[in-house]
Amino acid sequence: MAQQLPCDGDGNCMVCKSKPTTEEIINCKTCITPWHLTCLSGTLDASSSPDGWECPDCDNPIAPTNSSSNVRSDLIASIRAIENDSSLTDHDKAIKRQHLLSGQVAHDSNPQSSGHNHILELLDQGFNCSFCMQLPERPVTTPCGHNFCLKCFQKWIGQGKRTCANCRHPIPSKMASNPRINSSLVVAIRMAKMSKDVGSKVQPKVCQFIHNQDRPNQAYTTERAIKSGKANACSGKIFVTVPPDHFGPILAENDPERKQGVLVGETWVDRLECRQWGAHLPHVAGISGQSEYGAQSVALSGGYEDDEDHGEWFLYTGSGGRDLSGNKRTNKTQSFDQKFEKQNESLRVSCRKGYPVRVVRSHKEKRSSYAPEKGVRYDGIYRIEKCWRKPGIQGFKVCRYLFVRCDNDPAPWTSDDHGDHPRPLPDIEELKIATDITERKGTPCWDYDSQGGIWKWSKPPPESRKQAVVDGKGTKKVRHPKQTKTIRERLLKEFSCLICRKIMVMPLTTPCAHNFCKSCLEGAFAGQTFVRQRICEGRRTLRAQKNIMKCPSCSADISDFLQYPQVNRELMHVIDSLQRQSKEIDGDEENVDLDEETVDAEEKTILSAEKNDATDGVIKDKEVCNTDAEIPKCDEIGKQSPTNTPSKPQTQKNNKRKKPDNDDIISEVTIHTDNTQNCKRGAIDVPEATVCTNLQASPVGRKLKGSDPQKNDADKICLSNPAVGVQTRGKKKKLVEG
DNA sequence: GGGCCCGCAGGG
DNA sequence: CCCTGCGGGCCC
Repeated sequence: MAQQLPCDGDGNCMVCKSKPTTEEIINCKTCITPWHLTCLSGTLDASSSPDGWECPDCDNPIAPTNSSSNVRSDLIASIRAIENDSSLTDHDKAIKRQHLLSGQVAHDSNPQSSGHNHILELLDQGFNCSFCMQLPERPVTTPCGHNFCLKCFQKWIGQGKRTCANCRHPIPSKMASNPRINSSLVVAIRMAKMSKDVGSKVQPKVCQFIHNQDRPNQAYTTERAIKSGKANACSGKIFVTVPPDHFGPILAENDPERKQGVLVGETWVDRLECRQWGAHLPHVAGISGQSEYGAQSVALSGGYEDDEDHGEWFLYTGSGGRDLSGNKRTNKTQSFDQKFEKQNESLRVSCRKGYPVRVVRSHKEKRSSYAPEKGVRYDGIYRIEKCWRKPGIQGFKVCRYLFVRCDNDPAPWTSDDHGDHPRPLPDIEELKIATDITERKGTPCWDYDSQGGIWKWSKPPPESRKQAVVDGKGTKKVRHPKQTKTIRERLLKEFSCLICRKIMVMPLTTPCAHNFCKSCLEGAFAGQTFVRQRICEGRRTLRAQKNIMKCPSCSADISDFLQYPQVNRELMHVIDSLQRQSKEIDGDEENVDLDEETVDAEEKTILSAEKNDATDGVIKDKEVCNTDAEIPKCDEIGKQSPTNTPSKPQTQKNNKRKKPDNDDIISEVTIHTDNTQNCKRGAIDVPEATVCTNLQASPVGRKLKGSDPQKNDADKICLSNPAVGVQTRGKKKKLVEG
């Protein structure tokens, strides 16, 4: 069998040496190590499970697995089906494979898999120490970002091993001899455990959001739904990509599932299934519409006895006028007059504008010959030609609408092979006693094109005010177990980056077990150049030197770590999950706070950077050269006082040194923040080309006043005052707590 | 088949 | 956040 190796710290496959794209990478569910899918194909079958994939290193035959062989063979079959699908490009295949293996399709039909469930998954999968397969006890984190129990780690080291058990990256000797417990991870595990406990105890009451793609294919699939009834289930996945306020037919282009659109005559078992195909979204209400905007669809379900159905045209009754007190959803008895407001008004808007209105008929309409025997059927597009009010059968005034069919396809009850032609309006007897009559003035937006012989938009359809429901978007609230409200507070307390003091984004754990945001730590050293050099003095060659970069928290040398800093993925996932959970529970207010805080902090960083420039009395260049590389302590970063600014004296001192030959430099690495991997916070953005060598002038625009870059020494460190880019996180959807 | 219940979604 | 609402399951 071919050699099995993961990707290295730079993301390069250690087998084929290439750098796989994101789609080509699969992460081990246990150790989170990235592996190149292409180089792994031989092991996928054997070790795939719906819960995630386990790499050859972690795949332990003794380890318990909760996946049934059936599901496993399903997965294998699915992978093969993807591979054999000639209609897919390699890229599409890669995406599908990745989705499949990451459990995003089919196998996870639980619609409530969000929030704390992510943490449960982490606890159940990716968090375990790869030695004992348990949650890490006294966790230690390697520079490559993998977590182990202290004891397991020490045992491993005791066996003489000096590489990471997961990714085979070298373990620094200092860490081998004195591994530090990662206290943030301890807290993360504890909080995740707490979250697990709380989640299992408390009654469902709080609204969280679930994504459309996480919803069930059918609305009757959750345990709770089965228990309490389909009507009480959350609705299923929306299969079409039209926005909820879409007018007119649902076309093939909005039907990624079947690529045919919603066809006239299509029938669903009930309103919930009808909703899934976008024909009529409300699952109780008969009118889908917005009073200022128009109505998109109506359902004929026999809810109002005044309805009068003639197939190609019908008289529809507005909603309201009924007493729904006492937890009722419907009530056959009218108790007051209907008015042209809310949904009734939306129908009047559609009447005035001549918008196309989708019509569905339900089997529950017993008095109509045109209603289907079973289920709910899409009957096509109608237009509202007139509306008015009149006293209803029960004596109270009702809103009335004359719907006339205008669809390009024949109605389900005709044997015609063509759709509707414009027809004269029927003679409506009740108009004689009608009040508040509204008739359309001007040409309707949806009209018959006699040249083309089809119904179509004669004017552009109204612009949607909502977002289409597509994968990853279209979130709906759903009830979830209540959690404590202290999560965010604890997150801030326990998972603050030691530099920016905010909840860490893409946390890095240094070998000295301190945690920082990737961007903050890289930003702190941005532009600094690792220079290893030999200095030739006459015939003597001094030994290679390198710069020392100190941990902002404890001053330990982390220069080696900084060359290949690895994000602590487990920690990151838990923080992300807890944050998401906290936001979902605590609501939008805190998101706003966070956003403002973030912006504030970033602005402060910029201001303080500018202030530093000014207070030094000279316009310092973007880089300040300093041989001894005195890295400011964490709380000094971003607000350095002039006195501890690594600067002039040292620069002068440096300038006294002999300028070495360019050839003397044998290696140099510039720290820069990687924009592609950068966290959402994006606190500090450093141009990649911020390299400063002895012979190069300042990399950033402004000139160093009073100093000549040419005079700088080779082994200096260029402390860049980086170009600062501020990027705020996008506003989150508003969350509502029930 | 009618009464009752109540989750859910969406408008405002 | 409150109100509305042409559902759907269950019980009688």
